[in-house]
Amino acid sequence: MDRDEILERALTAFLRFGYRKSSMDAIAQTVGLSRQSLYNHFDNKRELFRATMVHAFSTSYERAAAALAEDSLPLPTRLLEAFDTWAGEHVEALRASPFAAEMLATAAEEFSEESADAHTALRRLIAGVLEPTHADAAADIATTLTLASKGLCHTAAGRPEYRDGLTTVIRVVLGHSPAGGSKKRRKTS
Amino acid sequence: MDRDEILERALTAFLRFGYRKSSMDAIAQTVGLSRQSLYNHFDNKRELFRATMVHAFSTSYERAAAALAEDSLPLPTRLLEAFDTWAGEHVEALRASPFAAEMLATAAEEFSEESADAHTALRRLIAGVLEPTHADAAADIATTLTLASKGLCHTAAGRPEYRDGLTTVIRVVLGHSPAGGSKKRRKTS
DNA sequence: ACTTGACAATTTGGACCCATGCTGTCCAAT
DNA sequence: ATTGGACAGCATGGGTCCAAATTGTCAAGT
Repeated sequence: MDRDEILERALTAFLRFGYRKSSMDAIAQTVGLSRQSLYNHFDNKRELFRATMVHAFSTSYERAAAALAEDSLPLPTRLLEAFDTWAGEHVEALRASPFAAEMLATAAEEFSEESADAHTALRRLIAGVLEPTHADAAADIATTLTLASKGLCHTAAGRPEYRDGLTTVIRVVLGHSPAGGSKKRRKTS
Repeated sequence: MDRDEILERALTAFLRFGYRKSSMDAIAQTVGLSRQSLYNHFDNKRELFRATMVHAFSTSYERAAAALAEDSLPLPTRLLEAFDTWAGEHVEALRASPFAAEMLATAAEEFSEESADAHTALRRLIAGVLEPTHADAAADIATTLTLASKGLCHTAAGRPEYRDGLTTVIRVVLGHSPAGGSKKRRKTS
């Protein structure tokens, strides 16, 4: 079985029951392999988890990059989709299973370095896209966007709310973009 | 003894040992009253905690409002100081005591309504200040600022980093403000 | 490559008891 | 208004014990 495929299915297993409460037996069953085959591919549970997280970060990054590369779409839309594939699904996962929070927390404190690297990679990616149109403010705008996204992860009740909030943020930071979704609803609270 | 004074001292007690591990006895000792006097003022521990949090939110709000009202200072500076008094001290408290995190978490899940109210109050306050200079984008800018601030609370390692990040965000969302701290260092990562 | 079955060592979960500490309330006293 | 003492009821944490689960490894079989 393909390594990437294993890691993708392992992710769903970890998302269901978190890190601690996912036994290698249950993971193997979810993946569709025997427990020993898992040990054949990965030295131990911790290593499997790390590889799973790194792979998840990597694919999220690639999908975000793909969303940003859709030249036919306007920049705000591309940014929204990029962040949605990056973190929007996490927001949804947290609602789906209480153990997902444990998984993310474990990943954050166990592999904080890899996690931080992934975030800075995304920030640079965003900055690179912004470079042509927003000159030297690109890095600052990218920083603001990622910070607001993180804030939304702790605020939004669900994915629609995440996307809605992010739409507002993007509209603000891009500085009065003319051709945007001006019809979008906004908070009047 | 004055009610406000009790609540202020109770806050320091809660900040030291969190909610659960702060006994009414210890709180009374910190406040400078007997345990029974505390029960005279507040029905139970939960009520005392709620009042303490509400009071803390209230004073933070007032200080933020005061910072925003300093007409002599430029807008970016006023915003920075407002957010610093609002959340910057929380960031510092989290470094000072591990129990402070427990306190904030308890407050957030126990009195989520009051907490949300306080946040929307701050957002409206910010929006009101932005109204004259930034027309109808004021509400959106305020939303973006509060979201980025929350993101920084989960990202920044300390108060200086919080202020630094917020400076960047403010510069971005205010849309190329001419008279700002252009000499401030920025992330080149 | 993958599987099955088995293995020792370690971790974990639950059950239970017991001492301690805490809450919330009373009252007499100041 | 505030205090100290005293109280029942309840939650909490430590402690031990034991059964079950889990990890990581091995050998033999497809």
